[in-house]
Amino acid sequence: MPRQRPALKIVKPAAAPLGATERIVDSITEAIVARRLMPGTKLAEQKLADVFKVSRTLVRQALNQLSRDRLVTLEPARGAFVAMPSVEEAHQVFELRQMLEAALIKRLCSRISNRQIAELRAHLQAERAAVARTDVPGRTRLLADFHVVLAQMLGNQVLAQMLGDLLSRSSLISLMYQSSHSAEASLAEHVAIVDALEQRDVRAAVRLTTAHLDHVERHLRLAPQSPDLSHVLSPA
Amino acid sequence: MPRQRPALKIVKPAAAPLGATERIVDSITEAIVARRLMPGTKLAEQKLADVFKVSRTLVRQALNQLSRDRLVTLEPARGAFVAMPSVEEAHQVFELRQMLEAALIKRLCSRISNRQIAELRAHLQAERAAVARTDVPGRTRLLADFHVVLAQMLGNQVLAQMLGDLLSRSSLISLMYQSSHSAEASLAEHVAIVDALEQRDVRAAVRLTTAHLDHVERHLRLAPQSPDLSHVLSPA
DNA sequence: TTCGTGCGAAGTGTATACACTTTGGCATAC
DNA sequence: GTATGCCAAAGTGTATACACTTCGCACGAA
Repeated sequence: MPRQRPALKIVKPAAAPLGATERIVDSITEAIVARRLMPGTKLAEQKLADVFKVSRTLVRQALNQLSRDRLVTLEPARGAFVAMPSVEEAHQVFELRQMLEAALIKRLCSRISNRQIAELRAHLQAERAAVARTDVPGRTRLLADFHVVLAQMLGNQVLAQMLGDLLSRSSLISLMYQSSHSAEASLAEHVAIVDALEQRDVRAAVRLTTAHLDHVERHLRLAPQSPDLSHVLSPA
Repeated sequence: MPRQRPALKIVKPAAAPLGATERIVDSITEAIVARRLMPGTKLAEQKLADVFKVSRTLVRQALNQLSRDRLVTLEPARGAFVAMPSVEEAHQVFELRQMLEAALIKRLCSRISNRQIAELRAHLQAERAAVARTDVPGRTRLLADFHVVLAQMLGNQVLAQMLGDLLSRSSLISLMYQSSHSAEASLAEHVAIVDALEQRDVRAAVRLTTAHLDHVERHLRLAPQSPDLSHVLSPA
């Protein structure tokens, strides 16, 4: 007869079946993008381990991944810190976004469906709502997501992930070099881009996208901020 | 008087001052790009640890980084394998390269110096030599490097690294879907692109670049290969 | 007072230990 | 003869141990 499975083995080391270390990466990424973690903040391994109730091993894995995303920098034997992108790096990130997003819009414009236009309108509505209620973390997130949504509409996952990474870095950059570009202005520009997409006006859509990124970059300042605490981390 | 430093502490755990885990990542990446590791090959942690004379800890860190580069796939509780990019992923990588490289050439063409043209000529000469002596790993490497060199000439490190990642993935893709695009043809197309750059003919340069990538992608087949051994790893 | 010197605590880097999962083979039942 | 289930070996996932480095602070000399 079929034996019962060898009971008394339900301990806990395998109690992290769905994304153990990924959860940490996501939490920290989210905290950075939502501006609860300031550039330069030290991320001590043991403290994070305590917060997430895991060992340093998993925290280290997470920090390694984050450093590959350039969201944190690892200084040998000194520890991990929330990255402080240089002015040069900021320019390079925006230049790359210009290249990618212009090409993206160009391709998307000729194949976008009315269904997708509607999705974009819905997204803009969410942006508008967040701006209206001055929900700073929310609107920051939504304004960035707009660009990722565009990428996903092209159906290219590789592009979408890459652009997602660039947008996380952009968030950090905007935070460091305190952007004076208002959320309202960004929203208005997003609306204009969707309008152009709806009319399938490739030239206008590309021009507006380029101008939008240009505006965002031009409104950066050269005033870094001071570090902050670390108890701002609330998982998921 | 100044005390002597506390002798008898020179053991070895700190004997990896310059890129401990990075060395492993580079070795494996190089082995994949040079086609000594076939898609689907299992990368057992303990075996790699033995090869590189380190503990599994560092090997795991390396494998994590490689999985983020999409060069290896991590299957939970089963292990790490050299990635086997799907047909869909292959298309997406090439589409992204089209976007990036077209934009890259467009920008580079208007600002490239004669000095840089000379560098490109030198690179083409190296490619020619590798093709002539049928040095397969060498020519594969050089043909891919051509694109990275172009990116670096734009002075954008962020772009250069991203394109570098995409080219590693392209290597894997070419290997899986055995490309029938001859090295000679790629070389000839590279020459044509440099010619256009030299004449500062933006339109031609972009057209040639697009055509080049299109040719490479079109010559892919749908014939994956079988896995292989793992003793092919010779560090650095 | 001020600067250099030397501990000591805190934290990082690597290795190892141990629990769990997977897997292939062998024995057993049909 | 085929199929099913169990067991052991191999391998992965996480935690812990331990050596080393860094940084701060106290102490002492100029």
